[in-house]
Amino acid sequence: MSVTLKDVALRAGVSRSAVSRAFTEGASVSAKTRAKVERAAEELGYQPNALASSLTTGRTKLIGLVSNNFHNPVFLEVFDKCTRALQEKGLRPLLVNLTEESDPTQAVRLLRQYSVDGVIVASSTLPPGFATAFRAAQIPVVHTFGRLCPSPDVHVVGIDNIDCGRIAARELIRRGYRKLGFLGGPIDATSTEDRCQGFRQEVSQRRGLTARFCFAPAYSFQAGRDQMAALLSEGAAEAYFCADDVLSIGAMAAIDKAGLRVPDDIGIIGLNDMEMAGWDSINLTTIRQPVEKIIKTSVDLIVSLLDDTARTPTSLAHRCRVVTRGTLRALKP
Amino acid sequence: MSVTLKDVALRAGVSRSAVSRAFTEGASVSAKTRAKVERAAEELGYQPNALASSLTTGRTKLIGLVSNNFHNPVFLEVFDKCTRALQEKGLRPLLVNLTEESDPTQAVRLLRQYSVDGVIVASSTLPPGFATAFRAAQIPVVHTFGRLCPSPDVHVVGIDNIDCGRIAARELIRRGYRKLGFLGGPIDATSTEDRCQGFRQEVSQRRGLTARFCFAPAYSFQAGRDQMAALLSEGAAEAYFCADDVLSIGAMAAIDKAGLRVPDDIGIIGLNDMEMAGWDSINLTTIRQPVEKIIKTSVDLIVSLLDDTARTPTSLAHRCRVVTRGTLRALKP
DNA sequence: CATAAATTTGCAACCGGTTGCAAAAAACAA
DNA sequence: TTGTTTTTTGCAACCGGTTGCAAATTTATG
Repeated sequence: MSVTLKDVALRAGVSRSAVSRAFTEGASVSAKTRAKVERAAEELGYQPNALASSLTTGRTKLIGLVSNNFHNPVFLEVFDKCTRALQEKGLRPLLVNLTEESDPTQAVRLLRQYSVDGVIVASSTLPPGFATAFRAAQIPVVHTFGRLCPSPDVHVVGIDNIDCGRIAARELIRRGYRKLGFLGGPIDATSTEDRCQGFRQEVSQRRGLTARFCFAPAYSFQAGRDQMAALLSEGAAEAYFCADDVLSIGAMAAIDKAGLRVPDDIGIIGLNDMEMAGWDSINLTTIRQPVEKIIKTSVDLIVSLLDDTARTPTSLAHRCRVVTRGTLRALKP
Repeated sequence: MSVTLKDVALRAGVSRSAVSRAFTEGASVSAKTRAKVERAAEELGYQPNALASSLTTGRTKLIGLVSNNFHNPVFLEVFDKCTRALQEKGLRPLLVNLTEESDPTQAVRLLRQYSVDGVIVASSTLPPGFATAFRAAQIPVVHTFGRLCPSPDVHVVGIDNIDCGRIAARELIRRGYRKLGFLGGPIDATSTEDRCQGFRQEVSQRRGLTARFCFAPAYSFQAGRDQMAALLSEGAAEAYFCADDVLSIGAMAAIDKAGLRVPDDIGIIGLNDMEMAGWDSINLTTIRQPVEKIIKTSVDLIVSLLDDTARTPTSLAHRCRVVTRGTLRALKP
């Protein structure tokens, strides 16, 4: 069927080891042998079998890319950045779609069967125990967009969601809003919990403010719209921190439908700054999460973990900042 | 390090073959041995190594998922559907991001090294020769969203883009537009070529119509906006068929910015019907491409190709239909 | 109960590579 | 030239599984 080491060896008139060495960086081969081998390989169209070699080297160069979020457009950016960063390092992403699955057992088993060298768990909604399961199975793992924590069980790269909650609250307050609202995603998502907590903290430190909290079942357009529709019918706040851009867009749709206007009647600030937040028809004021940097850090980290498996887990937080567009009212002069 | 077949065999007091057979569907093992093996495996936490077994079985259950489109939100749906469909069949997607790469050689080499069982090329902009390169390398391949053709070189699953062009033209004409425009993506993308051709054909069959054609450098918001801005400055048509939803949204942004309104001043019909086309703030009339079905067909096809490599390539076209929303003017009563 | 047929089992070779080790070849020194 | 050191090479064992085959066991038959 396919051309193997043996075929090349035969054709080049050398041993199998010689061929193997000719294809191994820094191995001991004379220039002459290498030339012979390369010639024969060329003629036969030989490609070394990465999986066979992984058997002895213990490295597959496969990295599990695990996510449960295939609906939020920001994750397309994540996949794009992530696959490219991995490819640049000579690693191959094995994609695992966790939709409708929150138990790590399956995923761990699967990725162990394929002997992945490491795993990137990209999700802000999975519980911390998820990534931990990989570590328990001796697989290097980075939890990207996970919850920060001073001494985490696994490496975490992401943003300080609590701080984002505070930033959002401050931004709303700064613009003179007094009746505030928080519209989160799934109530048990770590990112929503933290953003909520920070928001609440900041609000409770000031006087004369009210804040109400509610949660949508998903970080999705529909969920945001439905939730906001419900809020409007029971009397809404002056401005909302929606814990995600897509959620914000959904919320704005409901506001529009109710005959109200953003930002004149209700202010909105989102989180993520995905590409379409900047589209003219959306023009969302939001908190920018530096996705590119986060991914780059994650990939660099997983690469370094391949050689140094035992490294003590750390949390790496990236700064977020407000991107001002058109969904909050202007500052009082 | 990790638990192997030998360890289990030792513990269960049977031969390695017995263990292998206990883990192989339909192999010849007695219930008693199987029980012993399963017990031992359980106790040791044994997982068979899929890659090692692939060496002898010749099957890795890896499927290359190749795309060059990590910017169009519709592809998030594609990746979601595709990974899920593959997972359901017990296959694992190995993701290859082709951005900034249009030469198949690299990708073919990579996927050959990893002995993928098959490849799904998901792109409407790659030239047909791309998928062909996999076939030439003896790898079963399906070109999803590729160009249809009566007797193609590789299996193609997608839509009849020429027909979509006609459908779009008919829809515009039906609504009384007479000065028509076509706004395509990259001029050398097969999908754009075909949509353009169909549109042109349909227009040329009628009297009293004019049509102008132009092309954006990418299927992206920016490209659509810039292109439409240019069109507006030189006098635009009454209605446009934008060969993609994101392109449409960009075009609408430009129209809005110019102080014109959709559909009152200019009509727009897109193509894809990605999720956000239905969002209230966008509300795009568009031609729906049945992504879910297309993916399902593609995966089923690649699965069947695994057993029957030599099957003659076919084109499978899925029907598209207009989804009427708010970006074309009402029908004349 | 003996014997034939069917089932289960282990041996050993193999899948496509890598690698430690000792022998062979080449390069260097005297 | 010979002896020594360095480099290159092939052998053979191994990575973690699978599988054809013959032997061993179990089950069925008379």
